[in-house]
Amino acid sequence: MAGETHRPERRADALTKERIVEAAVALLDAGGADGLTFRALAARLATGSGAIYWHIADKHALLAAATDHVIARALADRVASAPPREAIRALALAVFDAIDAHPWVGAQLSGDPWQYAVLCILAGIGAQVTALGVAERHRFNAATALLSFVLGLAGQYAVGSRLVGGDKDRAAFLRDVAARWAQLDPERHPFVRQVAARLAEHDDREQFLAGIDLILAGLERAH
Amino acid sequence: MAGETHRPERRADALTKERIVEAAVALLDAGGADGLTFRALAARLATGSGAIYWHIADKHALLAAATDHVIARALADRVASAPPREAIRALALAVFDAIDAHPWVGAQLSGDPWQYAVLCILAGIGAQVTALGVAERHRFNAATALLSFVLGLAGQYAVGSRLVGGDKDRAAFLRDVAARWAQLDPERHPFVRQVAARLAEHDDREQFLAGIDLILAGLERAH
DNA sequence: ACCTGAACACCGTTCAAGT
DNA sequence: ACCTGAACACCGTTCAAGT
Repeated sequence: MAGETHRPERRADALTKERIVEAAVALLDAGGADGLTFRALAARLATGSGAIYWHIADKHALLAAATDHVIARALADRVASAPPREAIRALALAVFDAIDAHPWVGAQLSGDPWQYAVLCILAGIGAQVTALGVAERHRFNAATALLSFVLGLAGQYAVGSRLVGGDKDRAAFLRDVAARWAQLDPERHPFVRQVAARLAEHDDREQFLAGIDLILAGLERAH
Repeated sequence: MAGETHRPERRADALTKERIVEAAVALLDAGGADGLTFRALAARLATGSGAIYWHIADKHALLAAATDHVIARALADRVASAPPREAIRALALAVFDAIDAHPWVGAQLSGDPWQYAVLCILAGIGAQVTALGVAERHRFNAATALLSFVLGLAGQYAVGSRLVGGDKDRAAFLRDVAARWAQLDPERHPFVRQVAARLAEHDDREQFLAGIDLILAGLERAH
């Protein structure tokens, strides 16, 4: 009995999956997807690069675990008990804001849509689609349509933010794209030229919610 | 004058950007994104790996050019002059089928949504959204919502097909996912468990069109 | 102008060897 | 059981040297 209380303390800096994932998130936030290497991770954790493989299978699993970590936190922060329509908007915005804070998550979600984090998002959407009163046979298509939209814009948004830095960089990026679009052949791409101006001045969040509302409006019309 | 007709023929196997892109598409089709390396490409073209850089800036540009090649062909194959609603469905299906034939295109479109190929898709969607009579101030959000959905499902679909092979492999992949989902905690993920059965038996094309129709229904409701 | 191919600076992953 | 770090088999990209 007494012996148990004296069992050796774990070294304060012992490797755990959690510590590895937290360090990975920090590297990804600082340097994007390219910033995460096993060598950089080992250096930050003051260990050998091979040690990480004792706790995590490979880089694919490491990226998935880092994404799970961010998304789980984002989904947990929501307040529950809102009407379904608002709950879907809140859920989508939570994902959107998580990608805003961690742009690499956007690419990871759309690049590996069968990972656990995406399943959690789908579960959240599905619960609200059910609460909305959508007939059982339409729920699957309705929920996956919302999910596809969220993941699609997630990828799109992530790329604009990827070029490091804050909102200024994204604004500059969009200005560049808009300028390129404005120079297109008006004959072949009249629409794109037309919306080029809107692109530079548009608000991502507003565009995102408009898309969600569009799908929700379609859902209401269907039943 | 006579001299011009005798100017030396280009060597039959001279490198051109077009030949490089075609070889890249072949490698991508055969081995997915991992199948494309400058060494494999050089071997297939019977040249040195450095020679490719004379015609194409880097790997990012090469992947974009390969994607442009596939998407341009897919969009050109459509029959024009359908009513806008049908035209949007046809356009979306053309993209869907291109990804079905070349799964790596899905990942590339969602991973780099500002490339020219995506702009062409947006241009096509925008033209039909305009023809549909959507008010000018709603066109940008409507067209980008459709685009985001297409890119989102593109990414999702591509991953399932990535594991090489034909429809059998995708069916097996979905069965595996469905089996994993069916084992989830019914308390935490009731919806996902419920739709797991539907996942294994669902038709991708039908699901895709249902999403498009949902957004179109939302559009009609809005005006 | 266009091509060659060795060289450079990286990767992810493995594994004998340590504690 | 867990960690070390050199070694392996690759990458994309560059660049002096060729034609």
